[in-house]
Amino acid sequence: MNDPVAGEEKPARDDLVDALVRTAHATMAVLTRVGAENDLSMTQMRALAILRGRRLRMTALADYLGLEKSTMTGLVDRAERRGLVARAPSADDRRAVDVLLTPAGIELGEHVGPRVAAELSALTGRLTPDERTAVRELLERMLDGRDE
Amino acid sequence: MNDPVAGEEKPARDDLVDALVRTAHATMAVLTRVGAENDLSMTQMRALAILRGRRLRMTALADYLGLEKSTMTGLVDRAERRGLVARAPSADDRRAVDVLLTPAGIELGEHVGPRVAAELSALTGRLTPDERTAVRELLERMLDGRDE
DNA sequence: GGTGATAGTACGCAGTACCAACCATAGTAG
DNA sequence: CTACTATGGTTGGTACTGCGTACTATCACC
Repeated sequence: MNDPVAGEEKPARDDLVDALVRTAHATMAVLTRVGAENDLSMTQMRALAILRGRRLRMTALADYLGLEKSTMTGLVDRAERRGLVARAPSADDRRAVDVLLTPAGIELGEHVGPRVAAELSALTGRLTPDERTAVRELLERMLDGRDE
Repeated sequence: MNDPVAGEEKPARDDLVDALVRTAHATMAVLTRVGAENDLSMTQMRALAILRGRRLRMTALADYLGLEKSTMTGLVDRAERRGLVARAPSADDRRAVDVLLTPAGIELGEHVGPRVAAELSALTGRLTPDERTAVRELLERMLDGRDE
């Protein structure tokens, strides 16, 4: 990665949409960078976060990630090869496979989380506590309004 | 992409960081989806946006995108093959290659932009005009605080 | 006019993600 | 209890992304 935070086009277009897209890019750049420092792709990081404290079937994990189940096979394969997750047969369905974090996976997840938070503070640190609360609430309102 | 808006982990962690990451994912999901509808990856979409109205060298474009120049070759190759951009020799440096949008590229860019805005309105639509202004300003303050 | 820097490209590698096809098991109908 | 259909995962093939390491052509300078 060259300069992960580069690439701001359309300097001063009107809308909220623009701010949203630029924020998303900046945030993703941070995630990508922190991930790369730990040899994790963003998808892998998400999977680690999602698997925190639970055990999910391949399909369920695919749904959370918004990916095809066929994509999961490779993703879990690689993570398993690295010792971050493990596959286990599901109790109630012999076709199904559960995925769960190994101790190494848990540890890495617990290392990466705070790193992301710390790096993102570089962005959020410019705001006052009140403003931080305000953005958070507004963003959450936006997110909650989604799925109809 | 299956369900581009899925994947919300850590339901109610404390921080702004969380809201930021979730917003980024949701936004990126929209971008990815709209891009896919037009056979554009997110990187290609960004490139189209960056090239709007200007003509950039490979290296300059790489810097904007935060990518290695070796990555650009393939990216521009594919876009060129699709007739979206063209390469042209640079006026003042015979080593350099300028990249610019073709009419088709311009047209596609002008089609995709509004589509993105429309789709993202599904997110922002939940806010009142005042709130929209507030988030925009706060996000912009965060973004401006970056590069030291 | 030689030397080191810079602009792009070529090539090989690994990862991501898709689709279509495929087994195995489940669930349901008859 | 068999037959049919649906579901869970994997396999194999394709395309794209992005990196690092060469390599060529040009530039800039002294």
